[in-house]
Amino acid sequence: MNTESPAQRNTRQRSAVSSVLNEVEGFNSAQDLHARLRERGERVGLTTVYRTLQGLADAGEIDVMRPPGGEHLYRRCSQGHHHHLVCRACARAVEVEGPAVETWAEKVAAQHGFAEVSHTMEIFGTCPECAAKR
Amino acid sequence: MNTESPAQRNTRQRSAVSSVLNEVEGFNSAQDLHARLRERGERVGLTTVYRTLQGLADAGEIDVMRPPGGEHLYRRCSQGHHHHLVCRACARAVEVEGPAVETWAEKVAAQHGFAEVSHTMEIFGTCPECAAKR
DNA sequence: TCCGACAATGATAATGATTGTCAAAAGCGC
DNA sequence: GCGCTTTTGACAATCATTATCATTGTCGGA
Repeated sequence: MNTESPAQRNTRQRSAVSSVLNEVEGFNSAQDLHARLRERGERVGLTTVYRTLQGLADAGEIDVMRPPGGEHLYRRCSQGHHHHLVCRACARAVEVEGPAVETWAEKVAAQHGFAEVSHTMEIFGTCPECAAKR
Repeated sequence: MNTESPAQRNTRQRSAVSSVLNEVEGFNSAQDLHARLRERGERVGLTTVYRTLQGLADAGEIDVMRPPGGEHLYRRCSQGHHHHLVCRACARAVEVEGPAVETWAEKVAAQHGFAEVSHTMEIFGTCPECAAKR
């Protein structure tokens, strides 16, 4: 058993999914991405889209957000760890960084003896545009 | 139109749900709580449990967590806003406070002009006990 | 105390995203 | 090119949550 990942094959579908993720902006649901692929003429099964996204998420290549709405949203993000400021109304998302938060999370976890720490954080609000509309 | 909540009625079911929440520890799913109510002999419909929990959550009286597992978990928490440090393996949860995080979240949101800000944060890790078992 | 309006309940069906299944179809090392 | 293995994908299954809607229980006023 080795720590490499030799059993990873390059397939048309996998790069297709990866490719759409590069083109779209913001967060998209799995079903959304699947629809986009079909429009492009790429034949990819919905099941595969789910699997691929899950894989990418595990590998840390994409970000997953679980909004109160229900569906999981995926997005190709800048490499570094960061968080999101999401508009409740229009779903526009802004990437924000918070070194302080990272440090804090790790410190707190350490205090309690927790290891392999990760964390998720989403900030919800109403963006200026949507606030103005009301 | 007033800011009071006059159209809120006290029902047996509502206090039953509230009561179980006081007795249990840690997070429980809606279905879990429903099962507990039945054991106690309280006849409360599953639908009502969901509705009541939602109401309490909206009112800020209970906390909702959405772990990657799928179900929503509810818990009566200390009043103040706080976050959770959850063990990946045994689901043990520790309440933690982070004034710095609150401030940071609001600051960031304000910088982008966002209003009515709220946020969610969960820290996941492996607690000392579970880490030792492996 | 009684009454009537209306919120609340709850059994059941519906929803809908995600996961499981498994035979068929590609990749990759040789 | 060959064969072993992973991957794919159509479809069924799962399962928490929500919608429906007729019935029931509350509560404020008469």
